[in-house]
Amino acid sequence: MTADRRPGNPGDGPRPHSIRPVRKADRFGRILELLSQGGSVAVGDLSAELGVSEATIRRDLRALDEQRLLERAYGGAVSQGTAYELPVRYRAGHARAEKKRIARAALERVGDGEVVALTGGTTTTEVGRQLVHRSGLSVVTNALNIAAELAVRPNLKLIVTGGVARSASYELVGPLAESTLHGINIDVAFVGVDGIDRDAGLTTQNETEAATNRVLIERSRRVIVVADASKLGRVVFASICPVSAVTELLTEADADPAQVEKLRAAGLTVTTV
Amino acid sequence: MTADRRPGNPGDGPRPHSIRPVRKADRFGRILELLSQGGSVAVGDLSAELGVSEATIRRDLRALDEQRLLERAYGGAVSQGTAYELPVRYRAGHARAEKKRIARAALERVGDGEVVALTGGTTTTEVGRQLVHRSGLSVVTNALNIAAELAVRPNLKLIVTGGVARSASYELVGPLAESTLHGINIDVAFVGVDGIDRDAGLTTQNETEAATNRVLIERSRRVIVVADASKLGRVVFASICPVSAVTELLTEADADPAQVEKLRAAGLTVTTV
DNA sequence: TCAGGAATGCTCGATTCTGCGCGGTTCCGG
DNA sequence: CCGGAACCGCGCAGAATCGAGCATTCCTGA
Repeated sequence: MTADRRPGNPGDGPRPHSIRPVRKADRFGRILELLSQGGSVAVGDLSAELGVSEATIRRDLRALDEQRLLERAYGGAVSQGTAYELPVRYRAGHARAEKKRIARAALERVGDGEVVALTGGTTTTEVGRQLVHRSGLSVVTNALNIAAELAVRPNLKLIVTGGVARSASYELVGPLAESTLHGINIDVAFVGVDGIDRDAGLTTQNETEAATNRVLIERSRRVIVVADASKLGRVVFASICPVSAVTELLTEADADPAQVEKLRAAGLTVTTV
Repeated sequence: MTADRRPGNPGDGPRPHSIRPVRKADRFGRILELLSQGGSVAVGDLSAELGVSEATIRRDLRALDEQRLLERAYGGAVSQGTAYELPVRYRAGHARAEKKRIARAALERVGDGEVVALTGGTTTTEVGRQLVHRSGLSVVTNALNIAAELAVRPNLKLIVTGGVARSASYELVGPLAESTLHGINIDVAFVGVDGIDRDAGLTTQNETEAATNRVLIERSRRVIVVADASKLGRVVFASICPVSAVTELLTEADADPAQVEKLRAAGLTVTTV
């Protein structure tokens, strides 16, 4: 099977066939992603999945092991830390057209010179990327990945909350984050959630994250939830706040009409883009 | 030959198709757009896509890398924040080996389970990279770049101070940062400075940064300054604290002996590596 | 019209990545 | 306890990629 070095097998990864990924740099991300999903990976499987020889996979695993990003095991590797829930990881590189549309709509809700807050999440990250096209804004965030992206932009003021970093979501949470937020007044907050439901309100996987997001919402005059269609009607572990605390919901055009109607009936403004 | 001012080659170029080359200003935007779609881009594909040579693409990528808008990788580039250290920075040049030696010496000054603080700076960033080889540590930092690198490490606890981000140095500073630090007790702080002098003490270019670093030092039981040889005897604008507040100075072996002697005479422990 | 600077393409030696084979090590069933 | 099979690390060689220097082309302003 040495001849077939193409990764494109029927039914394998969701490869956008427009641009070929950078071989080595991309493999590292894929390996870590697969690892966070399954908890362990095998050399043979990675070789088949990524279309490179097993020798190369071993070299990759050794490099990642030296960086303490995984732990080498006979025949493959196992995940290093114990904490893994949702591999939010960088797969946001998919920057789907939907999220971008939502982000652009979000931009229209921001007035000149306002103080904007962003929680963690792939959709809010996209909102952050769009914000760089505006000037004179202040951006408050507890998401490290958003902060890192916006730090280089001199045209907006970036305020980062303190706190303990959660490696799964890149969010800064905990009492330190909340006390930072207490000294801040926010005009409009864009909130990413794992679920929004008429009765259960906004929910997310982690209870500490929920508490921090709750404080952020309390400090904001307007609260806009950005969520793709899969989040509507969904309820997960930790409760953030009821929908009555939300000003508006921005979601995709192909969201379930029944769910949209339920939320509207509860008095929430729902906009689909 | 005034009539034939046609400099362009109508079609004799070695180009496969009649693609109009994309000029420089547009290329940057296109590259970043493709990067945001796929998470990574290859030099060869960009060359074909934009109708310019690979050499030009490499020059573009280097420029974008210097602006921190992407990260260069072998064979192409990946979007910022997703690189895993391995592609060694050539930006730091030869100085990196020196910084690495200092960082390794710094590692020996950290006990198991201690709370370590890092201010901003290239040397402290290198210390942060070395810290991942230890487990059970807590790391406090006000440097966004360090936080972003350590956020993916599950083997240590990362605490980020709040504050306003300075785009020049990636540091979080201001009253928010200082109030975050007031709730924290630090075992050992590694401090990067722009100058250290027997009489003027520790100095840095920005006064807000100096104030924040001063608070961080006050909260630390041990204070270790990490600085390359060029910083010794140097005095810049903003004062952080006197040398009496410092536990130890870690610097290069080829530091000016006269400066080292002056600092030692003032009672400071100076170690060269 | 002309000159100079910026941008681009090309060549070349050096570096990095990758696949393959070899010998040693680890795992597993009997 | 033992033998086969799978797995590992290492070194080598070919291929891909890189950075730098130089020639050519394009652009701008005097």
